[in-house]
Amino acid sequence: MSPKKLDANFYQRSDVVQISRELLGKVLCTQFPGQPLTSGIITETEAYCGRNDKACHANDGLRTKRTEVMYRAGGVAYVYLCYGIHHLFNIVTNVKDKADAVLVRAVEPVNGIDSILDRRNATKLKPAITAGPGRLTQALNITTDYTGIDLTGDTIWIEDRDKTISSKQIVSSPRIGIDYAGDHAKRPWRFCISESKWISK
DNA sequence: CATTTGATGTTCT
DNA sequence: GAACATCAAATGC
Repeated sequence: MSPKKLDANFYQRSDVVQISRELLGKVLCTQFPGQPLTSGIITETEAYCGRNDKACHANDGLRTKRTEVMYRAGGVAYVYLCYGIHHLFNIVTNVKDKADAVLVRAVEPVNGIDSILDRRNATKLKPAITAGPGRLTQALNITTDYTGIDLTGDTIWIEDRDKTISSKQIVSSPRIGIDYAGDHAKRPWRFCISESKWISK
């Protein structure tokens, strides 16, 4: 089986938690002009729901310039700047006006490792290179310039390379760094591949 | 090892 | 002005 790019039908389903689980083991790819293909297996995700979820930027229909892209139909990127420094990569899901998204927190490098090391200013491959939401975007050269980009296009996309992750390999836990969300912070909407070392702490 | 702190843009109060 | 879906470097054991 050849690699298969995930299409709009995958992203526009309504269950963002289910999509988060299915994204584990898929391959996030970036290809920029004049640069080699870089990619990594998704090893850690978090689900954010636009309704009744205080942890989500677009909770309860909140619209700002920044969150507007989350209201689009699924299959586009939501890239946003955190703490003024880090670019965080999210996948917008669900249909138009339903502001759900999946945050990708960690990947395991596959293609273009030399470029990844170069972008991260490192010489040796280790989990700290791409395990962490701010790290993987730097490794794959994703910036806020690409917010709203079509994930079925040829710049940033996700492939199914027939690596299957069984439900036994998936560990769920509370989401990270969102204590301000009260009770919602405890929801087990963070998903990791249990045997992978490429997981943020 | 663990803990603290500086960097820093967007959004909300 | 404060808070925030973070990271890396510096400091303290």
